[in-house]
Amino acid sequence: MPAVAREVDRFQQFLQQQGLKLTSERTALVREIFSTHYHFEADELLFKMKEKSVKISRATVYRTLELLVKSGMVRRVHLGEDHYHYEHVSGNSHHDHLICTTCGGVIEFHDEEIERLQRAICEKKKFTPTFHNLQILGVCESCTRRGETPDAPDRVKMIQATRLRK
Amino acid sequence: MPAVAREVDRFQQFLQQQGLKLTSERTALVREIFSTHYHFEADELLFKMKEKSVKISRATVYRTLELLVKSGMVRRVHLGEDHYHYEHVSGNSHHDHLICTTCGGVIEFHDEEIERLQRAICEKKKFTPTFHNLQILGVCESCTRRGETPDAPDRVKMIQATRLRK
DNA sequence: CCCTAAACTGAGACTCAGTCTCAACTCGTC
DNA sequence: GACGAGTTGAGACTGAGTCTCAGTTTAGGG
Repeated sequence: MPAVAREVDRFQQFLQQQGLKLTSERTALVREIFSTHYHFEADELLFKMKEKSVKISRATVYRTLELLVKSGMVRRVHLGEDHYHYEHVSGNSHHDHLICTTCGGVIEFHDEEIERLQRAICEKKKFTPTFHNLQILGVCESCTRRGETPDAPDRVKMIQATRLRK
Repeated sequence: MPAVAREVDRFQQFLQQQGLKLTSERTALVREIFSTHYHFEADELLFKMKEKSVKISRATVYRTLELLVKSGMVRRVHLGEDHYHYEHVSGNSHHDHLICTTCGGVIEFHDEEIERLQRAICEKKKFTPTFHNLQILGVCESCTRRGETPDAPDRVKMIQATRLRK
């Protein structure tokens, strides 16, 4: 899997620059993150590693995520109304999110015109932007078709059931 | 202060509709919220009530905030990268936020063109939006002038020092 | 190839926002 | 004024995330 190896390399380079070390734990985490797609939570990651019998502590997971965020390889996002989610930033550049409050699904989008207007506003307010975050909450196409009402807790419960602490 | 009284009234009406009761605690909280401006945290509110020697428990503060959110009088927002913040929705309609990562200041803005583009995207993706949330993080004008670098922890520490638990 | 300093790790204690429980206490309606 | 539904406070609890510290690993100079 050359794509994943390239990411490990990228991280390695970042670490070296900072005088930090590439450990087996960090490698394993980067591999896991970049071989799955889209968004994940810290606890999910912890759980997956445990599933694979790779022993990595909660602290290390959080520490590694912090480093990945610093390196720009991973982004921290608020999806919906909860704790943090993370998403990896491989080739795929900036995008924003449509979040379905029924099924929890996430649709990414990018609109250069919106970006441009945001820059214009910052200029007008003499504000120097470093990052932004646009989420639109609502109901996705397939949930609308199934006549779902917003706020179905099913998926949330499912996720919680698979979560394993300690 | 007729404006605040009007808000209490509005809440009263909402409660009645739901078969709920207006208590002295709820009145006190609504008064506090609508007499201060802009954004606040749940703990801040708790602390302010304690300062005024109005005895209201943590649980009641959270419960009342939930009701206010349901009634549409208060909105829950993510400002920066932390826990929840709340803002009241009196006359002032929807807006988004520029958040200064140096001083913690918040500038509100509204741009109808951005709103329109968002609706267009939802339509294209057949997504039914219910709410959205746009934050732009960066450095505000006065912090830029003071040559501040992002991420000054001063204000955060200050807030934490004034916070009082239990 | 080995040594060493600096960096890293895991276990678990800790924090902090937010939720839950339950007995005691209102509110508002009859 | 009495009653039942709704509300409250105290404090236990939860869950995400952070911190600590003793023991372990890495990298790179010799």
